Amino acid sequence: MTIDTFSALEVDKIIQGDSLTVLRSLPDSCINFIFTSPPYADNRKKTYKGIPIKEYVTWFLPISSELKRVLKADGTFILNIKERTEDGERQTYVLELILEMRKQGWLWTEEYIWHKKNCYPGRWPNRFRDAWERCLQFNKQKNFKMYQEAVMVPIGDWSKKRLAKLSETDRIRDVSKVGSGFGKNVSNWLGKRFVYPTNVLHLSTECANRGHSASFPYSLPAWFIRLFTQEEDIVLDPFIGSGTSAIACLDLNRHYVGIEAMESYTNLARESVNNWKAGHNGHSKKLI
Amino acid sequence: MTIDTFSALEVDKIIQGDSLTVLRSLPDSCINFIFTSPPYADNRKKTYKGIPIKEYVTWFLPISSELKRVLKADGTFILNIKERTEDGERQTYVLELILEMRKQGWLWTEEYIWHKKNCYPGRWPNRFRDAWERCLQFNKQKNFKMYQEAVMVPIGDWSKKRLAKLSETDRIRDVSKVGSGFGKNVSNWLGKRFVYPTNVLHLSTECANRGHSASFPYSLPAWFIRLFTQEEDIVLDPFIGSGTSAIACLDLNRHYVGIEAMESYTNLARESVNNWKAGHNGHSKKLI
DNA sequence: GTTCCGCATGAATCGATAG
DNA sequence: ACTATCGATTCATGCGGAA
Repeated sequence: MTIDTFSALEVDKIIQGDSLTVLRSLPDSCINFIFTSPPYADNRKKTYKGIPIKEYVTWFLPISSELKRVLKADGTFILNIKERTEDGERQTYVLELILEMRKQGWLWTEEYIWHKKNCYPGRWPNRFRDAWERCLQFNKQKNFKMYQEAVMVPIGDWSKKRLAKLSETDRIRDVSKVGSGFGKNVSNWLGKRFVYPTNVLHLSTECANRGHSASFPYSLPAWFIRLFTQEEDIVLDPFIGSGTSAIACLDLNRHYVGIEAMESYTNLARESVNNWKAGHNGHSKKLI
Repeated sequence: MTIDTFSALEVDKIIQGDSLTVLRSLPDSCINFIFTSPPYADNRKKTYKGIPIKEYVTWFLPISSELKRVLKADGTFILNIKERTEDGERQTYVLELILEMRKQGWLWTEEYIWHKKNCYPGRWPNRFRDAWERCLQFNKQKNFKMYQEAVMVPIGDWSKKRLAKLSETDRIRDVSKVGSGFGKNVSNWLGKRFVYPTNVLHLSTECANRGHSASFPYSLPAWFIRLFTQEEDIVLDPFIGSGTSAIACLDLNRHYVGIEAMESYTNLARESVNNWKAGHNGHSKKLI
C-alpha cells in the first residue's frame, strides 16, 4: 500500500451512506479483503433490509462491480448469503448472481459452507430446518493471498469445539494474552499438531440479548479475515450492519472500512467500536 | 400403483445399458423416488466416468427430462453432485443445470448439504479440503410425499437439563402464545426423545461393508429413501454404479430399479445383491 | 476464578386469515 | 385471484447470574 492510497482512503471508519455511492468514492485497488453479508432478499418488506427477489441480481451487480474495482489484484471477496424459499421452492437469484458476477470478470473460486449449529426452530411438512448458508469466495485472479496457517485447528475432537467457540469469550482471552496478534497466538498454541480445516465451518449464531442482533456471529468474519489478511491490512464490509466485522478487525489488528445505510445501525456500529476501545483502556489502534 | 404399471416395469433388477435409452423404455409415473450420483464431469479423462464439463448440462438434460416423466407426481428426485474445480475455479455447470431443469418444469425444492466428515486428504495453496457435496431436491409439484418421522434423530443432551425442571417462564412464554396450550406442550416435550434433523447431513464416506468401493456411502441413499418412500415403494437409480442404492432398498424393503452402463459395474452391483440375499438366508424380497 | 444452570433468542417457513 | 400479515411450530446455543 502506498502513501497515496492512505491519503485518499480513510480507514477505521464506519461510513454512513448508500453502499454504491460510497464505494464509488473509494480509490482503485486499495482493499485487501472484502467480507459482507448483504441484505437478504425479501418480497414482503420494501425496506432497507429487504430487496425484492426479482430485483436482487440487478441491485447487486453494480455493487459487485465497484467491489472488484476497489479490491487489490490479489485480494479476496467473501459473500455470505442464502437464498430464500418462496412458493415452496428455493429461489435461484444467488445462482444467477454467481453466473453474472463471473461475466463481470470475477472468478468463483470456492464455496464455503457455514453450518449453523443452532439454526432456527420450526417444523414444516415439506422441509427441514435450514441449517446452512453459503460463503461464496470470489477473486480477481487465480493467485491470491491466503494465510492458511492462521486458521489451523488442533487435531482431535476438541478442535471442533475450539472453532465453534471463537466468539465473545474467546476474544477476551486472546486479547488478555497477547497484544501482538491473533495469528501468532494460534500458531504458538500448546499442541504442535495442527491440521488445516475444511471448507465446512461449524459455527453457532449468537443469541444473547445485547440490544441488537448480529446477523452473523463474530467468528464468521474473524475466521475469513485471519485466512485472507495479515495485520495492518484493510478490510471492507459494504453492509456492516451492527459492526461485527469492525470488531473482528480491531481484535485482529486489521484496518476496517465499514459502510452502512441506516443511521440507527451506523450508530450501533460506532458504539460497538467505542465500547471496544473503552474495554482496551482507551488505547485505540495506532493509525498510520 | 396399478397392475399395468407392474406388468410394464420389472423391479428389483440392475439393468445394463445406456441410462437415457433404458429410461425411455420405462412407463410414465411409475417411480416413487429417484436417487442418483451421476458420473462427475471431467475434462481430462474421456471415460464413462467423465463427461466433459462443457457438455455436462447438455448431456444431463435429456436424462432429467425422462426422469421427470417416469417419476410419480408426488415423488422426489435427489441429485447428489458437486462441481469440480478447473483452472482454480469452481465450475458452474451445476448451477446452470439447476436453472435449466427448472425450465423443464422441475421445482428446485431444497438443497441438502452432505457434510463428509472424513473427506479426502490433501493440501493446496489456494483452497482447503472439500468436505461437502450438494444433494439437490427436485419435485414435480409442491405437494410431495415426505415421511419425516422415519429420519428423526435423538434429542441433544441439553434436553436432560432443560426438561428436568419446568420453570415459571416456560409457562409464561407458552401462555403468551397460545393461552391454553401449556399442559399439552409440556407433556409433548417431556416424552420427546427424538427430534427432526436439519438439511445438513453429517455422514462419513464409509462404504457398504462388502469391500466394494462406492462413490457415496450406503447411509446417504438410505437416509433419503427412508425420508421419501414407504415400504414396497419403487426407487430408481439411473447411475447405480456398484449397487449401493440397491442394497439400501433391500435393507429397507423397497423395490429398486438400477441402471448401469458399464458391464463391470453391473456385475459388481448384481454380485452385491446376490451377496445380500445369501446373507439373508437366500430369502429374496417377495415380489409382487 | 471456575462451573453450573436457567433462559431468551434466532437472515425460518408454512398455512390460514384478512384486505 | 392475489397479496400482505400473523400465528404456530421448534431446538441448540451463548450469555449472565448463581453456586
